[in-house]
Amino acid sequence: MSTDETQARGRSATLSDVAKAAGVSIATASKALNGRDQVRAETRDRVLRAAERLAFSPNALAKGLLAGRTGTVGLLTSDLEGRFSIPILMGAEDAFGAGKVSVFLCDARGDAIREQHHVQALLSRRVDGLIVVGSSTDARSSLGRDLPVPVVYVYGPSEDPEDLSIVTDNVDAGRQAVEHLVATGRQRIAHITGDASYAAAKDRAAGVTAALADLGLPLVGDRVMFGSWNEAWGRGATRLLLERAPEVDAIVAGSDQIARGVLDALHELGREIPRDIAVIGFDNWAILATNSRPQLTSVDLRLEELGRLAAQRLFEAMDGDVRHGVESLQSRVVTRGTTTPSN
Amino acid sequence: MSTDETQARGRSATLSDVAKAAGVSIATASKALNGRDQVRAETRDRVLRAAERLAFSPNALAKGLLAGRTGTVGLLTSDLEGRFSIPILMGAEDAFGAGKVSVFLCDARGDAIREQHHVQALLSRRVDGLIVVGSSTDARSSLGRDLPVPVVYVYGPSEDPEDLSIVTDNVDAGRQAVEHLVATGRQRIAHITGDASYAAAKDRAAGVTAALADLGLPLVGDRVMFGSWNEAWGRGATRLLLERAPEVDAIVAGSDQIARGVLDALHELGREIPRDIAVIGFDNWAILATNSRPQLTSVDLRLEELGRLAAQRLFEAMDGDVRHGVESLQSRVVTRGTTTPSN
DNA sequence: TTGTATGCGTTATCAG
DNA sequence: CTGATAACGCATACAA
Repeated sequence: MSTDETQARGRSATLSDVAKAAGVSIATASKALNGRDQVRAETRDRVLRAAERLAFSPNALAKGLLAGRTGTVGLLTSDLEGRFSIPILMGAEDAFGAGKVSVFLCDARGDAIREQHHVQALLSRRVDGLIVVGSSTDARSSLGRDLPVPVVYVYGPSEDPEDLSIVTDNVDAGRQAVEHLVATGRQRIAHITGDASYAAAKDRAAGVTAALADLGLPLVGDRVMFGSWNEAWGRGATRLLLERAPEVDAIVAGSDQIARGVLDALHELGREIPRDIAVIGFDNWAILATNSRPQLTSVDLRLEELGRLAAQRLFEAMDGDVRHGVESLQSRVVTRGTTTPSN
Repeated sequence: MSTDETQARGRSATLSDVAKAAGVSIATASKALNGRDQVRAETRDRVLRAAERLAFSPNALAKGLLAGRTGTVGLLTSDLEGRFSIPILMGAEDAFGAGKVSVFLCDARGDAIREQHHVQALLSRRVDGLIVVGSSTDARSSLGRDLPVPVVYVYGPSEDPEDLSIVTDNVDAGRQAVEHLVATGRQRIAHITGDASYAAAKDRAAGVTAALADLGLPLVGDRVMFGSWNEAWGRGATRLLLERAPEVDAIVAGSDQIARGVLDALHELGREIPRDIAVIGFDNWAILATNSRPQLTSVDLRLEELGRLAAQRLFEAMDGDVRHGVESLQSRVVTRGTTTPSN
């Protein structure tokens, strides 16, 4: 498609190339291309055609230099697996609207030095704002108050209450899990979850126990079973649980991974799901939840919505409307076969 | 940390601010900060201190505008789950070396229009090169030959042989799976894999059958069992297989997901792994492979290495050393409990 | 309606 | 050794 008339290999056409080709001045070309109304229709046409012909693409660097804004936002993550970051990224992109803003994703891999480095790289490229995705729901250290652009923390909040953080309400998520189980007819509920040192484990457990207390129901097994965030713990804990409290008719698993282990052990022990016992997880991680047998009911943390809201708040902050503190989003139960008979 | 002397909220310090603060000219400040040796040590110190004090961060836009290079590379993906892209991104970042180049990740979500849009956004931001990650190992349409920057295709090759593509050799991967099983004492091997319309399925199957033929071994079950890329198919196919060919002592599963289904069915059928039957998957996806029981042996496609090589080739192309065609990387078996007794 | 000139922040070239 | 000054590509106030 590129004719001999276009740029030499590697250099793209500039506004002045277009102006020359159209036989007008740079200023006129600029006006024509930007839809300014101080230009004759015929002239505009000529410029547009020339731009088309030369495959002209305005240099965003020059534009940004002039405007002070680059239409670029940095998304800083420490989430190696991309488990959280990708949905959040997608939500943010949606909110910014195609074409207006591009998102620059950097993975710090849990390394503070690498993170600092990426912040520098992003700032030097003059991003208009920063979204920081925590690697867990635990509070993380702030990037600081003296950054030249607004920052929004997502998933895991900043330790500094002066910063703005957008998180999922994990206590409520725990409540919702219980309420769903009760609504589908369960009364003898146990809770197997991950490492107690994680806020996600503690918060969801708090929600579970609070909801049970409100409903006047016991926590089967007497206490929350904290352990590790993997299938092996789900399996082991389930065996333990069924020995100690065979009457259990529902298990709240602290994550979909743990839930997979729970399901595995239940199959092995000959329990039929959901007839004998129901299971619900957290995260609604498709690859795990939709491949289990039966498919796994799970509390969706609405990561995309988190990203969308973060982008919106960032936009507002860039316009001077700065907020502080922690903003919580409610999660949502996605019902599948492990809690309701119809798969 | 920011004193009153620094910029008004939002505006970051410029080189001229630093120069003024240090009592020198802009030119001298620039030289001092860039380690040019035409500046007195004492002067350099003064400039450096001023820059430090003002939290000066050079404007990469201005730099890029002048230099024609931005130290930025676009990574275009269609991999919603981040399954392939994140490791490839990490490999590329490693190869580029911290600080020199930043990577801009965009997710086209399998939408051609969105992809075109992202390409435009990246080009207008004057990235120095583009890495395109395919959504499968099937060949994908080329971005075209008339782009102003070099492009490297990764994971899935470009349809245009004039482009440079870096891929994993899936035929060889299939061979390696068989060779590993045979090396660990198996002789009666079957192959359960995904959708036959995928190159990944076809290529790995070709490698499996070729390796078996070379070794004079039969393909148990008589033919490759093509199906879907999920656990349910792994379970169903395994039941079918054990009915038709109970003598099977090893299964090559076309992906880790399928392998999980295979393991599940084998447990249910009372087969002990790996004593009675061995299983090997592809992808070495940690979340699946390390959480199965026993842990899953899998063929690692070396995605990070793919990213690293892509970055290197892109660098070379940016320096004018342009290559064409498809470059293949060998995969590597990661041995775990499903093929060897010691878990 | 069109063109000229200025400046965004930086580096490089050339005078002093 | 240091300091003016000219680019880089674009948008805009202002002059014609």
